[in-house]
Amino acid sequence: MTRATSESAVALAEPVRRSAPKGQQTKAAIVDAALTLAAQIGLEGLSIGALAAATGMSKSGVFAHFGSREELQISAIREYHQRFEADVFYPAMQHARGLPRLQALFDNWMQRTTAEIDSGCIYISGAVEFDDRSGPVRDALASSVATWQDALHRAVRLAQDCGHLDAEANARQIAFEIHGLILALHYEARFLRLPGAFERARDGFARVVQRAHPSRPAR
Amino acid sequence: MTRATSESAVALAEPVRRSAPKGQQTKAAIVDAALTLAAQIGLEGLSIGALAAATGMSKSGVFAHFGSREELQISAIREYHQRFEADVFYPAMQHARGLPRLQALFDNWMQRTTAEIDSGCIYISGAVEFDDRSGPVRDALASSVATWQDALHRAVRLAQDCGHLDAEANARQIAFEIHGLILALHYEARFLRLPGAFERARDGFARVVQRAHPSRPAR
DNA sequence: GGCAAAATCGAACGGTCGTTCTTTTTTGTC
DNA sequence: GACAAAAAAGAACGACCGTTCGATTTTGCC
Repeated sequence: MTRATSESAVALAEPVRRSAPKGQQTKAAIVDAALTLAAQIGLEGLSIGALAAATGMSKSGVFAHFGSREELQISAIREYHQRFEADVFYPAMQHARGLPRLQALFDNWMQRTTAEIDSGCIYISGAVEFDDRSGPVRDALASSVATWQDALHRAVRLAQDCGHLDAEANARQIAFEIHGLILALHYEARFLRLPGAFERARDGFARVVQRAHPSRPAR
Repeated sequence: MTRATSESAVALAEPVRRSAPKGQQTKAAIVDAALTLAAQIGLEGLSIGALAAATGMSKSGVFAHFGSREELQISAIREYHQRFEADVFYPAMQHARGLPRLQALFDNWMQRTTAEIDSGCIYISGAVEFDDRSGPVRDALASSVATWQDALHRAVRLAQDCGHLDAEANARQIAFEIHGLILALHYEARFLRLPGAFERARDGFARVVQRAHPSRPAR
């Protein structure tokens, strides 16, 4: 079919946002499929062949967009990073500084982890896959995780600065324990399929916060 | 060389413990090598070929002892289970019931996890590898982990019965949080290579225990 | 020392993997 | 519609995978 003139008019109506070139479009589709696949079977389980089947392309067609499997894994990590930020970090920034924001961060994180009980979290699965390896994939993963950990740490500090949490408490310690709650949630809910893990993570967070509450009775 | 008569004497000295047949001996050696390999690259990374190279045998020679890769993985899990019990569980049973024993369990667990920072824990890596799979390997792994979780849970209950921990506290919740501390220790020390994770896990345990202490001031 | 049984080897199988080429098809622009 | 550039396909490669099977070596017992 020939291109309709009305489409040209639309194209003129938004001259800046001209549709991305075909290559970029399919690359995005591949990365999307890669993320779905990696969430289920891990970054190491990502194979060009499976990805070609999932996207209905040829192996070499998929491969050409990345040049190597490592580059594909890194692209998946970058995309995951952006989605994680969009789901967990940015929405929490809408909340008031201090404890409300920290609470929102944890809630969003837990929400996402719970949703990932069926799909898997590559920040967690990737950590065990690359914990004793080196190279660009590990670096990209560790860098993404570190960025998120820093954000969490800053949120704790901010809650302290606002007087919502005891200024004497160790922010790193609090962030560590919060991280542990999420990891235990993921482990017990996704692997062991134990019920009640969500509530235990929520209650655990409340305990961590209460313990560091400024108005907490002296021990 | 010919067998010395003195060796025969020794054999007679302990007639019950007669040396295991050759097959069992090499099988144990293979499982040992498998455990070393699996700790580094995961149960899924276990390959017959790599194992044959590690033991100096042929692929088919290794294979014959197990009949399938899955059976080999299960054998590795069983062996890991026994070592875990020997390192963590049984030594702690020597301590007095209640809090001392629970503390010993955690200390041994943390000690082992710290030692595994260089080798890896297959209870953790295996959970990620098999969390959305089914089959005998997953079952064996989940069963081993469940056994250990039950033991931990019983230790918490016992500490409550002894009056060392508040009887009103939720034992499952306490076990969940302890598990989270170990997972965070493994994650941050092994993957992120952050210093101080050991101390944070130790301090976290002290907090969990203190919170459930009967003499703790009312909130 | 002989002999059956157990243990190990060696070669081969079909399959999947990442990657490299060359060829064909599709795209965007004049 | 022509034409160069970009994108996708197709075939092939060497490597490793788990597994099978038959031949060979080693073991344990009389």
